[in-house]
Amino acid sequence: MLDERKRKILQAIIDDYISTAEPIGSRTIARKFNLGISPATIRNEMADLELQGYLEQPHTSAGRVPSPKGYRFYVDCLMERPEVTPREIAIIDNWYQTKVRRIDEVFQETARILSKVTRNVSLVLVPQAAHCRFKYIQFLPFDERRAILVVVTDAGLMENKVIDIPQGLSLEDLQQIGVNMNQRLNGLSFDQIKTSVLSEVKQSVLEDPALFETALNILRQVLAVEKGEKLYMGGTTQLLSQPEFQDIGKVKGLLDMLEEERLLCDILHMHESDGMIVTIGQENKYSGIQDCSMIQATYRVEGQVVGTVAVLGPTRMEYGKTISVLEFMHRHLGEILQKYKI
Amino acid sequence: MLDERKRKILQAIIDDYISTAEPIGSRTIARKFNLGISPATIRNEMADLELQGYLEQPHTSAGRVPSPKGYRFYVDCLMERPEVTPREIAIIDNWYQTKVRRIDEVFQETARILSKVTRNVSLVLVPQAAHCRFKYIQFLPFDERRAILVVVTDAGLMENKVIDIPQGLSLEDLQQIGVNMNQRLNGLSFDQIKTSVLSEVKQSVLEDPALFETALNILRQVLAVEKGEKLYMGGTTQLLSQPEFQDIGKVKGLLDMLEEERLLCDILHMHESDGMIVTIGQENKYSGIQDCSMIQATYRVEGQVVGTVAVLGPTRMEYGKTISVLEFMHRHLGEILQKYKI
DNA sequence: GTTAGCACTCGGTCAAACAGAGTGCTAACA
DNA sequence: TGTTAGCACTCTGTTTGACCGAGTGCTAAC
Repeated sequence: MLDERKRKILQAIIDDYISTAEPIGSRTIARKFNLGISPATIRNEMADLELQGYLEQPHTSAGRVPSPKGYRFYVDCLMERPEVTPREIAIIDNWYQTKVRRIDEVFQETARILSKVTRNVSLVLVPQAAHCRFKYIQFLPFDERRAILVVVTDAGLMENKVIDIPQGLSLEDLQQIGVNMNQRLNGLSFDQIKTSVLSEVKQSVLEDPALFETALNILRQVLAVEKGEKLYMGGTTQLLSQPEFQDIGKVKGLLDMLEEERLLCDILHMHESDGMIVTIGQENKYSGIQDCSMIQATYRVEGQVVGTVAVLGPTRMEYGKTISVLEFMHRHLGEILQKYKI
Repeated sequence: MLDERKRKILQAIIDDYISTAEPIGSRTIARKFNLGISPATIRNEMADLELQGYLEQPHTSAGRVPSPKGYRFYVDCLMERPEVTPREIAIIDNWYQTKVRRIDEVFQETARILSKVTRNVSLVLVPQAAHCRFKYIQFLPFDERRAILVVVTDAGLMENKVIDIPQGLSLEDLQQIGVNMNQRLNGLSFDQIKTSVLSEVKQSVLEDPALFETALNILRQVLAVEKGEKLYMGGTTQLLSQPEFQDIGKVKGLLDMLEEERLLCDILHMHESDGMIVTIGQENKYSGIQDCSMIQATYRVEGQVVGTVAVLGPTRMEYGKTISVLEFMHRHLGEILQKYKI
């Protein structure tokens, strides 16, 4: 549908626009890229491309800029995928080695690095449930009335919480309940616990009916602890460097949105298929980011969602490069998470 | 040194400038505040005030704006301290009740509320060490080679970490070390542990010399866990609404700075005396915030720093109101922290 | 000591002029 | 028939100058 020459021209225009953020005219193309044709010819082709919807003109006698359709075609068919440079690899390696000690720091630093290397906002969404399996719970003493509930998973200690010891029970009672629950739940994923096992446990584990309600409550607390997902973010100020966000009002809108953790999670959840997903401008359902593009990758292990990593930037984004980096980071992340697993 | 009338005028100018952010002229003052004198008289007084350094003129034939010295005098002698409104109190109460479950959430939400109510950036610095005492450490099983080290304080579970079990030891050995250490350290503050007890423990606790190095390392790890302070921040985007931060470059500089946790901690540490401290513009040592003012309060319990709460905004800040809110929040915070203490 | 009056200064705004970049069209060329 | 050179035209951003309004400082009168 687009002949070789039109593709070349379209690619040249988008490449140039991505790096300059300026509308680009036929003359400039002829000068910068030696396609072996004159500006006049390029003009004709550009007129065609505009007619077909790949380009737009901000106004008569301005150069052209890519349209959403243009970007889409660019991402699907045209763009090159530059390698991650050794320099960048070195930065990434080094960063992880010096900074990371606990598992949540892995994600935090991933977000940081990602925004640093891509020069855009990065998001790392980690469903607490999926990337690990239940090992055991334990009740640690706190004071007469309270205990600390600790949930240990194969990824380390996940969450903890001071809970009130129910009326009429002792710490030892609680611990006994814990032992029973552990036998039952050990090695299961949290999804499994939530969906199928819960009701079963209710009945079989508790010989003592007096403890029934208590155990139920505790289970609820465990699952409440578990359901949260954590969102790590990096590089929000990168937005301010982009020429398309020189308008303070616009920036404020976006930054305010980025503080709404819930909303961001929802947006990330919209595209949870496998592999790399590029959402361009108005393709985004949420209007607040309709002049942004998002590249996200959701990774699974054995069908379980392990995490979503995303980069958010202006539609004029270095798609190819960003995707390369994202893929590299994914592999890297995998290796690092290995260390924290069984 | 300033007669009553000059004070009235200065106060009027600063009050007005704080709310409008516009240079203000003699005519406007005469109109808005009925001081019973004519613009011409006010002009004369303003000329005096400028001569004495309390006011500045952006250019000839503009109105006056407060100088740093003017702000300083305003804060020390002139400003009123409006009460926190019942409406605001309701917001605050409600917020805490619905949101807060764990102790770190108390601080997080404090930062959020503070920025919401003052419409400025808020900072809450919590030295992990000081606001709690050591209760015990415990080693939980993880796998063959590793254990989870848990540090419990009177404020709840403080920190945890997956550690390698040293060569030649078993989990039980570790736990035995833990028991010994707990006997020794129970009830002490972390400062005490660090300064005096550490060396003593080395010698007395360990009957088995083979465990010496190991125990030492573990103690180091505990103290490493403990030394960090946490900084909670809220309302960074509020800056963008201020007329003095319409310049993207300026905003970016500030926001970038706000991401440097270390730097912020240092700045907050500079003024750790008791009570409320107002630092205006160039009084700030760090140049990045020299057109900002900071109001901070460091609270102690029995000589120990419990936390620092601060608000950062443009020099044109509602000092009186902010201070009132800060004080109110302090009292409130005290009550809430009670619940989480012994 | 206070006030009215007046000349003066300076920034912000508006409109007109202008330069620059780019287009579309036409006609010539290979 | 596809490509190119030439040219008139269009549109934006910037500069220039005029003008208005807000505010001042000074002087003289009250």
